[in-house]
Amino acid sequence: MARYDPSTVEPKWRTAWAEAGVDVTRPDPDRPTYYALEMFPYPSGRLHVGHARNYAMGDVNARYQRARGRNLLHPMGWDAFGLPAENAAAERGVDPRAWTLGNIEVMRAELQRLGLAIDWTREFATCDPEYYGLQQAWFLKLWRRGLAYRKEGLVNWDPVDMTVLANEQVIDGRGWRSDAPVERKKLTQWFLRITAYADELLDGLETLDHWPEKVKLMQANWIGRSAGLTLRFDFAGGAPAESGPALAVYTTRPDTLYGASFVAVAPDHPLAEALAERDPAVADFVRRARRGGTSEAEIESAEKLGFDTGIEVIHPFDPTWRLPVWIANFVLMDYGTGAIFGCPAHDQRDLEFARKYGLPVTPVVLPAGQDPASFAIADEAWTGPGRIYNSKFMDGLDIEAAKAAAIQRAEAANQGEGAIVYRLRDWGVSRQRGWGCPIPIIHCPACGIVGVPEEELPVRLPESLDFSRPGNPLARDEAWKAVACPRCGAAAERETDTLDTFVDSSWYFARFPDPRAPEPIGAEAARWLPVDQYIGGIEHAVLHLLYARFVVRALRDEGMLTVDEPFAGLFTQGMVTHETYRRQNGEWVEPGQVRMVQEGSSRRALDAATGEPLIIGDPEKMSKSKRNVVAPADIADRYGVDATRLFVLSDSPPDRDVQWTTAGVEGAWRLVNRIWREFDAPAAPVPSKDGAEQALALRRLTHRTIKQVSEAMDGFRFNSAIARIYEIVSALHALGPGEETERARAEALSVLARLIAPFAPHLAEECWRRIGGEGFVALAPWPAFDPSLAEDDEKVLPVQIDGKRRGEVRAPAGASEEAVRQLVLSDPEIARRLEGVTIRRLIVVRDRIVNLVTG
RNA sequence: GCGGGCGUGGCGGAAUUGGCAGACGCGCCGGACUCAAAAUCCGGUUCUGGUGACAGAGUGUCGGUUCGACCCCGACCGCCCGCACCA
Repeated sequence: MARYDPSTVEPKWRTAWAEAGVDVTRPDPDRPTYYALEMFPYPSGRLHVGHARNYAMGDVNARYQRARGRNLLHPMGWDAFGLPAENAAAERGVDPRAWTLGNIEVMRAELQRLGLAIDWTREFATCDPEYYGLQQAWFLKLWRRGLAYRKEGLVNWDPVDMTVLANEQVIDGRGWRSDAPVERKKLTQWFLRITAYADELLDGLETLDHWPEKVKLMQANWIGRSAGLTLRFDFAGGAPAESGPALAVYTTRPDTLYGASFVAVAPDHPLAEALAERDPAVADFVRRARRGGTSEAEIESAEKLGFDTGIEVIHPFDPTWRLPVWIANFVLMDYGTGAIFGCPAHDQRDLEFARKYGLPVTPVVLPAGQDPASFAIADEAWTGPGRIYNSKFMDGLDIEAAKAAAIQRAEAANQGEGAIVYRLRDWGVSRQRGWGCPIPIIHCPACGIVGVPEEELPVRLPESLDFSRPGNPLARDEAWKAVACPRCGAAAERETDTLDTFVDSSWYFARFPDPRAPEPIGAEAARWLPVDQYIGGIEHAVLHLLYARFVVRALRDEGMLTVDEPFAGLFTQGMVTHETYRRQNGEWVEPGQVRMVQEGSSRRALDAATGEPLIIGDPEKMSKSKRNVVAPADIADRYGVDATRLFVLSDSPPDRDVQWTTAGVEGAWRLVNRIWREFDAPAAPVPSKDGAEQALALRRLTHRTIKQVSEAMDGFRFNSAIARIYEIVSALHALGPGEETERARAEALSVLARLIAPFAPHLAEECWRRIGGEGFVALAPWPAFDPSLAEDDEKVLPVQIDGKRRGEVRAPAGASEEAVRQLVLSDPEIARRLEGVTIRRLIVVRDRIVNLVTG
């Protein structure tokens, strides 16, 4: 009996699969397609355990679906543009392209070592000129249709990464990569008009039945549709001429218009800017109001600041009513119209502002049970339900009816229109970076903005990029920039901004079906899209996953795609965490340098070299700074790839975090060996005297296991699937010898090899070969179960008396209520307990339970 | 503040139509094998009382619905996540 040696078995099978082309996808009209995809990695250098779990999970599902008869597409590529390459270039003087391609080599080998059923013939990287050239081609199409445009505006500036960020990339007022506080800057930038699809992106969420509710909710909130009224307040005097005759205000509470006490505009509002130009006091206020940060703490503590412009507007429903116009720091220019009307009684922010500046507070919504004569607002605005009062034509209406009435009145008087407003803003895609996809645009002094002609694509990056100085190397590469205008031939300049790398990842999945097609998305895409199952981290809930949904729609409207949604199914996997260890002085210590000591039921951590006691911290996401990173390659060296795969999937449900522990991997390693022993030299510790009975029991377990594992696989409950595998392995181990048992054993082993194949493909192949299985188990069909064996033909029914378990009876499966009743009442143990009590009810739940209710 | 999720043994977690709570793994305890250790194997392991058969309690807390609740309803407590001066 040979000990299972992954270091020889695993490479052997990977070579065999590669030589046979097992994982290469070929067209097969007889089988339904299945497109399995995991979010492609950024080639940072080495594979992380988090990657290993993500790809193992995707691979388990992909292999399972293939075994179930689907024609599988399971490709891999590289999200290869991005800042780490530039940072490496700046710090170590390496070429970002060489650095990236080198990392890809290393990581491809690491991924391949995981034994993933991936069709590597389709691989590409987003930094391949072929790929980004095609991206430039569709960018130009979008530009011609007005879906890509340039505008000047306030943008999020990351002072550390020295680039602009999209709103989705600002987390808590900080850059998503650099964690530096984001500044506001006025720049001319490229945008993609995602807002044109706001409605469709929101409504489309309802069609995504196989997406987590959480992600759909996050996207819905991010899009943030609200219905209200855009209302014009005519100026009564004092407004600059260029501001026009009226000020537009957006509100979702037109029912409270009679509670208005002021109008306020954002510091960036054109009116405020016009006033600032002629009045230094206004200019000074605007400067102060803009200074406030955007982080949580700053907003919470931010004081309401206002400046009374002296301008007055006329209330749209009452020509005699004048309202003052203020500039206020809490009004946002990029939501609605950048101007509000303040109703302090029913809006907390307006109330704080009114109290500070002595503006009137008039309630117009009366909560139920309040007396209109005495109801007053103190420190808290009333935002709940009630009846409208103090409001002329709306008096007596509820809030919803009053909103409708106000909108109707405003529209009839040509004072405004009902309007839908979104929180979502257009996607700023300009990045002042050198290692990215160049925006294929030429700036001509005569012709203005000119697109690069399609036949000149791709606009390639220069051969070498100089990152020795901060800032965008393209912007100072005069030779690269200089170009003749394609329209008039005059000397012109290339656009030096590159596209946000989230553009690169917003369509790569549509390229894999036809990865060498001359057009961006080849004809094969129609056969495979949408992706059946997409797997990745929750952190992309409103980034990548929203951008991809938008780009697919934009390309569809270009006639390049036929689907509305990129990903029919989505699964967000949890992180891999690890305990942290630190010295008394606070220094972090790597797990490899820690020796764990068990004392009874408590654990202590010691420095392996010095014996110094260490502080054990909570499990956290693996990070270099906390030094709690474990490299999957190191684990695979010790325990093999299959044990590594089994462990990352066995300990927690896939959508939850899993804590990496050495004990856990060792458990998976034990399982690998236990399985192998059953195939290699089945133990027979129990003398078999009841062979037929044992054989039947094993057959029942085998078929029940197929059923349960299949159900668990379908529901992505891989941890439960592995638990069922443990059970059948234990049963095999306890099986005695004999003719009948050996037949049952052969069946169980054949099933077991196929059930473990998605999780531990190398071990499964070796086992399959050992029992003389035909071909590769990787291509073997998933076992089917016999329903008559998967269900027991005799059930043990617990018998409860008044809800407490007091015994059990054995009844044939499906036994009638009457039959079970007879069994229960004739059971001596139950009868003994029922002496002297009356049975009020006897409830029989078929095949489940019996409950006796006594009086 | 708004929205959402989650609270089950020492630990990770099962219990996917309201029907035996704690599957499976880890850890721990005891035993076998061994000169010894590792590995492996066998048994035990929710808590309390009892040598034991057994009895009682038990899924964050309190209450409700039900013959029956980890599961449904209400209130509360705690933790996690997303958004956030969005009019």
